[in-house]
Amino acid sequence: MKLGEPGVLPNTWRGAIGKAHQRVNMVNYEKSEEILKYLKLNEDYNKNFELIDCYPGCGVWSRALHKHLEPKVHVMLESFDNYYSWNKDGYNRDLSASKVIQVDPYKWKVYNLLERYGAYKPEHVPFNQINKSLLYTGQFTTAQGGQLLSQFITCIAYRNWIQKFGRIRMLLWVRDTAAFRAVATPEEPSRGKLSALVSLFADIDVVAASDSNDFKRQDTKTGKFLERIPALRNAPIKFSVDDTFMKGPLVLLDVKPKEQREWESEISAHEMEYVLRNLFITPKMQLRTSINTLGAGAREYFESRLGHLYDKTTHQLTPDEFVEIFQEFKVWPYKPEHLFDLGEDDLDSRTKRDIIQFI
Amino acid sequence: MLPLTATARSAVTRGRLLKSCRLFNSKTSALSVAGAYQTHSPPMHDIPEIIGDRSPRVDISTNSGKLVILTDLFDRPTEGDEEVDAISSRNRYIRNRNHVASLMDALVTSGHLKRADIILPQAHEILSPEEFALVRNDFLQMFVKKDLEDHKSVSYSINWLQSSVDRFPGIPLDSKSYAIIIATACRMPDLLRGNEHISDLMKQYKKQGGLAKDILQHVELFTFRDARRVAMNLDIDEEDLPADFRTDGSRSASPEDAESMSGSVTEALSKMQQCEAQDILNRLPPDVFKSGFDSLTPVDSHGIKLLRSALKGVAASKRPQLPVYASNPDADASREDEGFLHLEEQLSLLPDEDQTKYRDAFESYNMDRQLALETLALESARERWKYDYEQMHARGEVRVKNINHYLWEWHTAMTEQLQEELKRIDLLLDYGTGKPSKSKTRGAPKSAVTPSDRARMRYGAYLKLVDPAKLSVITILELLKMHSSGGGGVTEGIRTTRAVLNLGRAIEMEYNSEQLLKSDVVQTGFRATKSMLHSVPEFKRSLAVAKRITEGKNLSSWRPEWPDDIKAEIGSTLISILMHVARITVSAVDPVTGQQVSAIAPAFTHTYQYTGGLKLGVLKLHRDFVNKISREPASAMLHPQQLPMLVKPKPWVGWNEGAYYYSKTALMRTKDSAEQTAYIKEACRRNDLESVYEGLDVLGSAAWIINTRVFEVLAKVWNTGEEFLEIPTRYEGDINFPLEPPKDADPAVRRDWARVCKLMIHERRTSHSQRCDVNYKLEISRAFLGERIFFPHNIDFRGRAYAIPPHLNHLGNDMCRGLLMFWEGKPLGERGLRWLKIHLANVCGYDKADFQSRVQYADDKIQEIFDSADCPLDGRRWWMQASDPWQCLAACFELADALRSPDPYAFRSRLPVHQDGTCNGLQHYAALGGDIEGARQVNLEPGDKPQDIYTHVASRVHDYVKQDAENGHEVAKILVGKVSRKVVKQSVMTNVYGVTYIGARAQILGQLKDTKQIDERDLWRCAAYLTTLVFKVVRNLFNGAHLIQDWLAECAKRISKSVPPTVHSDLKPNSSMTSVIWTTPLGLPVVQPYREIVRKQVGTNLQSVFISDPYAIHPVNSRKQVTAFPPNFIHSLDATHMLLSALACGRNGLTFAAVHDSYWTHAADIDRMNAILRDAFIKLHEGDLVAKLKEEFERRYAGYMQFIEIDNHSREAKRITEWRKELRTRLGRKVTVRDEIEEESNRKELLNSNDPIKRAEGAAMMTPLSIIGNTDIEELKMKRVYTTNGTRNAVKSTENESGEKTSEEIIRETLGIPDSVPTERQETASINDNLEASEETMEEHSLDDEVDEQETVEDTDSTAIGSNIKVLKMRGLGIFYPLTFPPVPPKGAFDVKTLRNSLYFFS
DNA sequence: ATATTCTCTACCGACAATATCAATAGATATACA
DNA sequence: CCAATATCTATTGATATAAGTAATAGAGAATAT
Repeated sequence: MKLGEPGVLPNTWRGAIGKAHQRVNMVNYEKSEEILKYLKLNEDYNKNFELIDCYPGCGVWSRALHKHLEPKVHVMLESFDNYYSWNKDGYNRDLSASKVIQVDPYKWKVYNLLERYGAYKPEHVPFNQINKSLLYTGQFTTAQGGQLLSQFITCIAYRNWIQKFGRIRMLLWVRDTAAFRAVATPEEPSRGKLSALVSLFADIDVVAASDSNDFKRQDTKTGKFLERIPALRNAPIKFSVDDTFMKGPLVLLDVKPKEQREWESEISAHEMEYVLRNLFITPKMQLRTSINTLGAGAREYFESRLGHLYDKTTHQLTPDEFVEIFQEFKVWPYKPEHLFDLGEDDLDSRTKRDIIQFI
Repeated sequence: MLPLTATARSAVTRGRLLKSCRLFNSKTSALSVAGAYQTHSPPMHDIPEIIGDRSPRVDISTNSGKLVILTDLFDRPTEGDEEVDAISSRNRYIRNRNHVASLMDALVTSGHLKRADIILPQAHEILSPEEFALVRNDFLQMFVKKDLEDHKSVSYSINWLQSSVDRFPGIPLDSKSYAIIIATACRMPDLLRGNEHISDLMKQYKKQGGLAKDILQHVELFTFRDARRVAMNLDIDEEDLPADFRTDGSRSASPEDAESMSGSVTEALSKMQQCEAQDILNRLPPDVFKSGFDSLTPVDSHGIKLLRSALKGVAASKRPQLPVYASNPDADASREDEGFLHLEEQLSLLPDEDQTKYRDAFESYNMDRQLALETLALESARERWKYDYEQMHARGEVRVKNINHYLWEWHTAMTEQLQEELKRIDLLLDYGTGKPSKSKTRGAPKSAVTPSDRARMRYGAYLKLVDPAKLSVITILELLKMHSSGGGGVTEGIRTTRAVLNLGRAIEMEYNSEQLLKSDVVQTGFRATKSMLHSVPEFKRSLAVAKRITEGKNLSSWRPEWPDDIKAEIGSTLISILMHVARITVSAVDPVTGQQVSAIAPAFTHTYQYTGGLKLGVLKLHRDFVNKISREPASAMLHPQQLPMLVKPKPWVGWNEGAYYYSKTALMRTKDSAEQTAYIKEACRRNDLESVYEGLDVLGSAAWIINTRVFEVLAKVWNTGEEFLEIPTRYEGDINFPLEPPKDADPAVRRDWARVCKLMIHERRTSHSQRCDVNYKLEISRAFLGERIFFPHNIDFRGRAYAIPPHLNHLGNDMCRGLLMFWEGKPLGERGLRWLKIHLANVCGYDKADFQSRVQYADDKIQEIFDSADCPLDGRRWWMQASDPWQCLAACFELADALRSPDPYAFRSRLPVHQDGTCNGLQHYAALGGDIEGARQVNLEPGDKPQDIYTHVASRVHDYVKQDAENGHEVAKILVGKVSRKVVKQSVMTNVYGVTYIGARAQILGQLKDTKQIDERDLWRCAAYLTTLVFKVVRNLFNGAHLIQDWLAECAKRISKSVPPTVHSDLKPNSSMTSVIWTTPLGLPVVQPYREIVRKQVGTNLQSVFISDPYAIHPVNSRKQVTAFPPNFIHSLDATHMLLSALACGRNGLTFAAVHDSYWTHAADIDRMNAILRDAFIKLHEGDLVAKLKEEFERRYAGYMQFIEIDNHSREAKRITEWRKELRTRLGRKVTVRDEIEEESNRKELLNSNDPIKRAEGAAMMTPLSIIGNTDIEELKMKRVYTTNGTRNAVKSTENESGEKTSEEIIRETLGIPDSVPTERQETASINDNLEASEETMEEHSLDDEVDEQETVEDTDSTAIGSNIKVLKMRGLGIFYPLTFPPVPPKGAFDVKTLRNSLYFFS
């Protein structure tokens, strides 16, 4: 059974989908199996684990995953009506130990509730090993996918959200536009704050990606990163647009959180975010210059401590070097009184009052 | 040459002010957008005389044939672009005429002639021949001066001149070019060579066809003696000499005199001016104090002292101020502060002669001080810093530096650094180019010129125009000012863009002021000459010079505005230098050792913020310094530009002539819109704005004084540092943030924590800003205590008047208003006392009752009033509960004084008493529409007591609510009894401004929330429901107003989507260039500036900034044009009303001040003012303004084409479609808008031709218009089709979770968990718990209500007006059709004259 | 040419995103110690 | 002196950036089909 062909999913969906129409879905079952085989997931995850499966959408990936690994709990979170019933009462109705819940996995609160009500009950596993009792996957293929990816990575840094249970591996379907930011290494053109954070806290692999040739001829910009970014271009597994519903560029990322290192306990992720955010504003400037955005007098103060890095640009800094900077920043007596980014504060008086009351 | 403007001014005595101003005549420069305007002359509307027999006629007829219509605005940019392209130079940073002209000016003025010479060819290409001739002469003048200095000869100049003819073909040397060199040749030490040069040049000039006498016409260049010499040398007849150089027998100038005049006229005259100043100094005090005004002495006559003490500069006799305000100034100071006022009061006891003498002396004295204030304030600030610095060092207190100490350090360091910078710039400008350097590599040499050096070559010349020390002071003051006045939308710090541009602008202003001052020297010199050299011919000559220079100034020294990118570069350079040198000592706790450590840190930091994912550059001031600022008084941080004035502002005479004497101020605050500027200049040129000028002059001539007692109370309160009324607490130390949640806390928790923290920062920052603001206000008040001050005014683009000095003026908040009262006192009289009481009631918020009750109110509260007046802070503090507490306090003082004086009626009251329009916007609408019901609601119709529209709307809304509630409407039930005036007020008010349903609902929601009477979960529905009701009620009540509003909007829509008859560039189909323009009854052209903003990045020292090119004209933002037009039109009317009233008040001798729709005068004059303002309103509205507006539109947009859609099934539409196809094949390409319009204009041309063949040809021609022919266009137009129920939302919004169920519901359901709430809920104990809990309960509730809502909403159609009737829009065939306007809505029966008897119209 | 989606939501006083890179056009020196 | 070219620079236009979407509803403009 192959979805995406006319008739399998009613065409009327297109008009009725609303925002969900942006969601690109993997709908080739065989391809999904191929990917799963390549990942050799069954070595780590066999039956005795729980699967959180966001935006199953057409449900093909979910089905393949389920069949391949047979999780003891398979929670599908699907907010969109049609997709929801498609999975619940249709295509995936027969999956054992599965629940399709019509909630939006975009919302943090959902996870709290799911945990509270025991939809999944993962073990807490120490941070020296991957937590194999829980696997997280989802098709975050709307424009917000990038945001979610970014936040998921941040969650690894904080070890909060589902990452509080241990190092939870995540298989994330995202668009090329989201993927390419996450996979860059130092000195690569797309190196930025996100990829720096990724390289500090996770091992990330591009498992599969759309074939860039499918997007070449279009004059639109869609999918051009598939071509431009080597990591995507050289993905181990390629698939065609015809393998997707809503025909868009798609990338599967395999995110494995790194083990917890000693320095993590000293440094607040809040500080790391601050440092990264500010340094990456001028990625091509030498640290000598860019470090000044960290606060008044930063250059002079850090000269003696980080001077050996001053000739490097932010763009060139390696994870270890970032850690070095974090550590020095941590003990800087003159750091700014707060590290918040005050942008986007159109707080009107009402909200203000509410929050003030709350304090 | 135009006749002098402003000569026909009214009887307002301006004495010498006026005289001097006439010299500043406004001339539209030849370079402004050429005014190819059309003048039609429809019948004049005969407007009867306005107000009072003393009033000369004021023409308020809009359409009396004097519309300013500029049609060629759009041509220029196109041409300009082509020119720029033609230059094809790598140095293309010279982009436009403004740029090249200002750059030339800068280079020439700063003496970098070599560089200027390099730029000159580009100027030649970009500028018009006239412009270039001016620029070249400026260059020449400096060149020849240098030539003479360096070589004692002018031969280089002559060579240059010769070559110039070849270099710049098409631009012949004019008489001035020759005059410049000849005049200089006269000063060559080698007289013989000089004479040779002179005759050579003369010959050459004659060969060119010039007349010798033309050369001598440039009297400003020649001294008397030189002119004679030239004349003699060349055998010029006496008769051919300009009158100024003729010897007509009275010549008695000694050679010494003449000698003293040689050299630059300016220098000589400036010498004289000094003489005069000295003379004044010597002469003045005895004159002034003759009649025993000894108490004047402490404020000496040398303006600077006042300035210093005023700005807290050095007063040698005074000890440095403690860092707090002396809340009770010592007796001496107090006497000094009040000095002028007491004197003024006692003046009446003196003989007339002495009074006049005193007054003259006082004016003259203040004039001097005004000069000092405007020109020396920067030095004064610097002196103050220095003084503090030295004092601290003398006392050895250098451990804790105060602000001024730092500022002095920064200043000295910065000045030094700047000098380095300027040296480098000198080198670059003089040798940076044309010096080939060698290199081994192929290609261009790796020159030593770095990118930053290249930047220096761009902005360097500008930087050199102002003294480094001044640059530094301005930089510091400007940054501090911006820091305290909120950084432009950023919570912390200042937007870099704003900072660099403002600073650049400040430097430019300073330069312009200096230049102005230089030319003014000539004028003052003229005055001196007058008194000193009566019989000398030199005097006559100098008169001519002064006249020539001042008149010519506008022409010859076209001092073009510096381009924004230059401003940005200058600003950023200065800021980077300051950032580099400005350091402070900071201390902190080392997080490792726990020790207190301290270090030197930069005071300013450059960082970035992300807003919505976009970067935003921000400059931050170190928090330790910020704390200092909020602790110490603003003392020497006062920005000296645009302070209140000590003398009556210079009367307005031109678009940038008026207000301050020594700096240019724009009449209109334009929004970087070339169009606006062009129109205002043109209107000024045509003397259309006399009435506007005069109105503003009246506002500016209101003399004010600081209310000392209010000031004292305020100062006392301020010093406590505690919260008081709107003054927030003084915070110090770090913000006490809530504890950061544990690392593994939920992201939502973390987000909420961050929000709370950010909010606290925001709060802190806001209160700091507010305190700074109060600080500035206090400081200005303090500086001007006891002084007679004036607020010069200018207008916004709609004509509304604003006081120019920021911070403290009567348009400010309650506190500002409380601090100010009129300088002049007027005996109250019986009516005055009554009005005073009413005023008191008004400021207490008791303003909705009839007058008698308000008087009664004041009488009833008399004990409280006395108590407040006697012990404002230690008593019962009754005044603090007033709605305008500070003004209430002032009123208490005044009333108490009056009542306690022996004869209250004779009490000279200074308190301004207000008369406010009751919902002024609606008043105008009602008058426009002749809307009887509306007129009654806003007190246009006489009544026993004031109508309060807000209360009325509230009660009508409430009626509906009750009715609906009875019918079982659930939401209505909730709201019964809760619809207060306050809830609806804002929305009713903003309705005039075209608030949308969404906006109004948000307002009502906020108000409802404030009442706290309504459950959170119901708020939204209630607000939505109420909003529809309010809209309904308001629309019913002011139906006439809304018809007009709609009509205005429709006109704006058509205009903003229309295209002019001649389209010069291919437009994108949907972009039009036409903005809505109209003329107010006073002749002010109003141009709506809303256009698409196009900004570019410009690199600067700090960062790249994003700025727009103000000279580019972009497509209009038609949406904004439409939505803003109705309110803007109404505001242009209320502005007119105000200015008319001001005019009349001025002419009737009343002191008049206004805050848009609140008119102020002395209590005693309120009755007269009331009559005047009513008359003015009647006169304004007597004609049918809407009809006139339509007429104007029809004339202004005659020939414009509008884009309309016609029914595409019509016969005409089909034919047009075919015609277009045809045209397409004919042209062989796509048909553009331009093609079609060209076709049409071709047809018109043919039709209008005299040649019958052509006419026939035209008649035979087919265009869409000919196809439509006489068919009624209204018939063809697409009709709006109304259908019930839009299908639009039916499909939408399925992405949401099904129904309104909460996530929790769904999860429980899906997981099959029973509804019983599990007990393990407390597991996440953190700050989040509360939040989450409340969120959940909210959702549960909304779930409960859901069923009800669906039912009720469905079947209550009584309120849902039109909500399920949707306009179904169908696309028609778009064609261009001559722009027409809909018929004006019929006018109602209300006669505006009846308001003459309406007591509460303004009250 | 028609349908869908995107945007914006009250006026004025009081305008503002930035870093980096690729492509391109224009200028200028080149062959010596 | 010229021509050709290599190299350098300024200018312009494109693109990415951060990271909760708390809600509401209707018109008009922009963009996609």
